[in-house]
Amino acid sequence: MPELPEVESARSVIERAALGRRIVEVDDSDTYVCRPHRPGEIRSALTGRLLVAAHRRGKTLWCDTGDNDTGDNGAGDAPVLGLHLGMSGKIVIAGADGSEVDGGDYWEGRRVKGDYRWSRFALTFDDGSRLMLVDPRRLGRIGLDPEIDRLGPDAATVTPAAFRAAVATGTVAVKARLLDQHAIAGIGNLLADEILWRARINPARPVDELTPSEIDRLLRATRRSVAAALAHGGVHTLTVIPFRRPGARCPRDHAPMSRGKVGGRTTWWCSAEQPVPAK
DNA sequence: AACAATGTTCAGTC
DNA sequence: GGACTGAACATTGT
Repeated sequence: MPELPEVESARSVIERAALGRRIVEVDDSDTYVCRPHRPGEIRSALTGRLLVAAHRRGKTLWCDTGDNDTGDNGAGDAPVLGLHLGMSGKIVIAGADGSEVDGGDYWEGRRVKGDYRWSRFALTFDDGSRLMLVDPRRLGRIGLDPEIDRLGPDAATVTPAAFRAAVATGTVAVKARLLDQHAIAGIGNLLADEILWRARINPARPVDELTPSEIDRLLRATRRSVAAALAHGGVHTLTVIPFRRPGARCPRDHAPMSRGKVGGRTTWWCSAEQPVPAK
């Protein structure tokens, strides 16, 4: 589910429904999701504190914590809670009575409201409300003090210079580079297909063979795709995503959609508009 | 029933 | 070091 737009939705859920209350209980018992922390480590660090801010870079979320009594507002050595939604994670806030207060507007998908069977991590606040990571596949990750510096610039705000620098090194396939979170942060498998389709560039093209004008198209397509997904409710609302299926035809020119594997992920592209260049 | 799935990391190879 | 592959994680939907 989550790529940059969905993670931004999760960030906003935390911001509007979980800041400013005291943490009275922490369930960090899932040793896989909370790795490499030992059970109780995250609980010890967070119990008694407040979430004071929710941030995002790429697909990584983190919350600053503070303490009303000491006036510590998340500066200095205050513990920072890192959250990653993995492939199937979702941030959900439940009220004191267990009813779902906020699960975000994006990717409601198949999940039924109030279904917390797959809660893998939870904070309980002093008013009885809870913040949960609901994650059936358990590929999400929770930890203290995440290393956000290792991520590339956020795809929603990357500058043209930084984008060109990130794309134009090495020889990897352009889609693999778009998916590289250390190069540019936030683009996932679906967003990458949409961006390359909009830019009319074959996903397998080596980055060192892209012309300056192609890199410009790629940048414009990235900005527009990310902005559209943020504005319209997630990556599923993008144009070419519904046509990533057998037998589909390109919504622009009706040529057959092709399928392959690039960067280790299933990749769809327009057979006519995104040709593999003849060598 | 087999297969793929919006992600990341690690081990192994060339 | 860079690029590539496969495995691992656990469950669901087609």
